Amino acid sequence: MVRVRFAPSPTGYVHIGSLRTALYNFLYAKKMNGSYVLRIEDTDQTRYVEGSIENLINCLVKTGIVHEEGPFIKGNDIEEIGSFGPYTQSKRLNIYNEYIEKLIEKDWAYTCFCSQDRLAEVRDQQKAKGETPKYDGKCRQLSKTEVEEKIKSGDPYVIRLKLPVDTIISFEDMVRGSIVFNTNDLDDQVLIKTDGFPTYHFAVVVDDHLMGITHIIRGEEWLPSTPKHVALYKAFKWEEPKYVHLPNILNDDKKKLSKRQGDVAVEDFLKKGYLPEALINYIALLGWSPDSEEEVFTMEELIQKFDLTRINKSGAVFDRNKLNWMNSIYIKSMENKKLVELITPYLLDTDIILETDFQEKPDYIQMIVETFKEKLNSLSDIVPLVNDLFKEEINFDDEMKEILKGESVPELVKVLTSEIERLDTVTPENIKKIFKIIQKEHGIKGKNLYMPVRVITTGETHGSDLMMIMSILGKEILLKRINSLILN
RNA sequence: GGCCCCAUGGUCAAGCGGUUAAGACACCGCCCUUUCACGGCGGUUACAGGGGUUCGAAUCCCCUUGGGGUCACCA
Repeated sequence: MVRVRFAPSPTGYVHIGSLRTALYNFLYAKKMNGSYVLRIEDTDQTRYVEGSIENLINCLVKTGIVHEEGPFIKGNDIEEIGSFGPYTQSKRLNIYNEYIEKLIEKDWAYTCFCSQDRLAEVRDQQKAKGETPKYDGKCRQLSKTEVEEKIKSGDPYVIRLKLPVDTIISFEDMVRGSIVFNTNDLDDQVLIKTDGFPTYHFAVVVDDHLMGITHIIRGEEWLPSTPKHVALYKAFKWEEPKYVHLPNILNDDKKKLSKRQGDVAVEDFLKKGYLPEALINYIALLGWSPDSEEEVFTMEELIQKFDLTRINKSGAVFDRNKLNWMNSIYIKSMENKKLVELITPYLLDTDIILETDFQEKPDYIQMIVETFKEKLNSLSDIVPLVNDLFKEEINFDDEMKEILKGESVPELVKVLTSEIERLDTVTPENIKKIFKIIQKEHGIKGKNLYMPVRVITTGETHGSDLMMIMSILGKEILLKRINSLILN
């Protein structure tokens, strides 16, 4: 029975890389008919951000990566479900205490009284000498009675992992193969901090074991600390899980994707109008590829196709371009009614659409969405598209001025004005009729017709379907723009 | 700097000893559309370098170079 977990710490927003880690865990669990667990790693109290657990769960649920064990949102509370709980590390302190005792008994851990100041000093000296900073092992030799006395007198202390000297520790990574370390290059990691909380390294091993986790799928930044975890499994004589270290997601500069260089928060992408399905689809393909050539997949299809052995080893640059393309595919294939629903908040962000328009002129809204649908990379793209259409000032560049100098333009303007004036409301149909009249009765057609009209009515040489655009603008604005041309 | 990981076009990537080295995004053309777009067709661009192993290396091994990660009482 496969059991995997996604174990984030509640320190704020959800990083796009975290989302991919969660996704791969989820896909693998579903593929194998196993369990996908959410665990909250909140052992650093100082980094806790209010509300981040709720935000985290919401993000996962929105993107369809839903766990079956762990914390869930119920009303205004968080409720844990599952028989391996608690799923929040700060609620498991007694468990860690119990296991650290065992470790000390086995002589795989020791109490250390070194102050942070001394540690910093040692580090600085080592760095100055060009050595790798590492705990010097001062407290390794402390006798049991010395330790007891110091504790009794109230000295603050931590518990450190007692790594064997000059020993090879190796493990198999499912995507990278055999990985070998020497303990001489490793530090005696702190396992329990002065505040009595475990560090990640200790809690992760205890919890993964107790929760029956079979596969650890996580980012490759954990690779260097994995031998410490392996040492703990050995110390406890526990069965080791399988390791799967995922390649990093990179910025354009090939460095780990970070907040400094644009959006990395899942909630930001969602806010900008990237559809959860598109985001998931794109991200699934960053570091993994199916054995077929298609690229557009539903979650269900991803589950079917997912395969740990096809995960890539090298880092992948997050390509905003391709995400845009992927998102546009999903937007175009969405039915209009659904799209109108999703895009409503963005339409309200424009300068011209009001709350009441949705009841009073649904067809008009529908027409706007239909017209711009094919031009959207994200839902928020509709805002500038609509605003630009209704811009106050129309300025012509040289190309447009050239077009307006056309021989038939004066006649075209005249007919256009009188025909539009005659209309009650402007619709694509009656604009088409007007164009027919102009073509048949005045012999103005093709580019000589469409280009000047587009330039006059929109101040652009490119854009969406002209008849739709004109209908969206409406009689009043059309005439105003045509008239202002005549005045000039 | 020590340790670890990685290396196919600008980007994502297929390839797992014998291929004209796929495909997608982006870019550039052309076609379609009496406007615009969608769409269709086509094109430019890659095995980091050097040694081996082999009849034969993008594929296996070594070295170099380059990039990344990590070295906390953070995860």
